[in-house]
Amino acid sequence: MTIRGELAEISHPESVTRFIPTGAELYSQGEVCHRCFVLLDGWVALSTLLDDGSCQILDFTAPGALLGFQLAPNVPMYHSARCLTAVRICAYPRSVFDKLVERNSRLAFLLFRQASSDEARAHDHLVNVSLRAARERIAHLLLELYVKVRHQLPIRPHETILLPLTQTDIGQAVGLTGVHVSRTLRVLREQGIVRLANHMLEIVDPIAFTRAAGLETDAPGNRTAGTC
Amino acid sequence: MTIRGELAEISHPESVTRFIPTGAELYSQGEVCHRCFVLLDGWVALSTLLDDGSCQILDFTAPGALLGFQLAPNVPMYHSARCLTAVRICAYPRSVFDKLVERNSRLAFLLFRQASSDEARAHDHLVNVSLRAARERIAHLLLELYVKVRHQLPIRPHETILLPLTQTDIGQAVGLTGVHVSRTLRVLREQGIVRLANHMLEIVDPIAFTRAAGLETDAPGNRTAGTC
DNA sequence: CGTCAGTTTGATCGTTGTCAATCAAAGTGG
DNA sequence: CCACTTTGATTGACAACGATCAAACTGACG
Repeated sequence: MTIRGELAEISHPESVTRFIPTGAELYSQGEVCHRCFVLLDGWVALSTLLDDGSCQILDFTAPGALLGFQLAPNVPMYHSARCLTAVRICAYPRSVFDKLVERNSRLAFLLFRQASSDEARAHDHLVNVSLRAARERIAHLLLELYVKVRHQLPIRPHETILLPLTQTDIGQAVGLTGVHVSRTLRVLREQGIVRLANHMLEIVDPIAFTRAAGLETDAPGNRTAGTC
Repeated sequence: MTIRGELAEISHPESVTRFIPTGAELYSQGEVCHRCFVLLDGWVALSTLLDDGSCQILDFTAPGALLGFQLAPNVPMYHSARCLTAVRICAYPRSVFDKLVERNSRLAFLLFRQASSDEARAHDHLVNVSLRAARERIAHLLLELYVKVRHQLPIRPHETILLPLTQTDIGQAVGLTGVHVSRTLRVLREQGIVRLANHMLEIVDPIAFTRAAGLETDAPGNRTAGTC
């Protein structure tokens, strides 16, 4: 069961399905968010802005995710949610949602499930940004997004997905400048590994690609657990 | 109410309180974890090891945290939990814990609460590693740890806490080499900001310190929410 | 007293950021 | 339909931050 499904069953009269245009923000960092949103369709980026103007994209969300729900109500959001494409969402007033969670223990568990997988993904991003070089970082992000769309690793050559990200977006997600993302993508393109243009991502060589992303694909389950 | 409290009320016969020595691992990356642990006392580091041997510390846990619980049972852990000090824990067999969660909806909500704050902290670490320079990164981590111990920002000069981390640990947490951590700590020491030695952290100048950590302390609530 | 883990310091190298100019594509308004 | 602006991508030259390698040093502990 999904969060969306659980909420749909209740089909609360105060819930509203809406369309949001590209570039708009569902909520902004620093403001209290009085609604939460279930993303039905489109791409949303969650990002944090620092005082010096630099920006970190924390995550890209796929349809089905719950957005704008922070544990403590009436506390300013620590990040913004910006629509990368036109987006369809279902909005619930925070007060209504709180009551639903209180009454419905299955919903509490689903929230835990999402928070838990969000946490694991955040850890993955941390490892990516902290430990890998530019080429691997970018490949890793692209692979993550590919899997998010297709629900499986790329297998055949030249498989393609729609990916509405600018190179600056990619840079803000993996901690590089747009300039360096451009350089690195050129290398990956010239090596016949991936090609990113006009919002299309083409995995030219899946094996080289997953290798570049830092996934050892030789034999599954061969992780050594050595001391750290 | 805390997770520990909720579990204590149940006081299940199969739960066991134990002591674990410094350096031991509660569980290791790559292995399936059949117990979960409530940390009662001591410091534990969660870390991920990459195939090339590099290591990222994901988080440092404070007493009260639940460790070793992954959503899907019988799936290998993606990180290890290593004791930085001698540690006191209470262990619950995973099967028992699962049943408790099923029956107790308050517990599910507490799990959500922990996962949610873990996620926020992971995002904070991501921003730290991705956007800040060495000096700020280290200061930010030390401030986070200070607050974790003292439950408040440092105010008076020369306040001191116990901090059982090696400089290599710090490096693995913020994505720097131990060598560079040493250099950077020297600068912070020479500037009269912080002093770290023999597992003691002394905040010499709290104002300069919080500034170095990237917290703008001038006036609270002045965050501009500008587009990103 | 010797060993070992952890820290410190120096020299050098490489990856990535910064600054700047150019270019292409897509809007936008006359 | 055509200037004009805007946004994003590309490339080059150069600087800087942090990694790497190596050596010496410290303190704890057997």
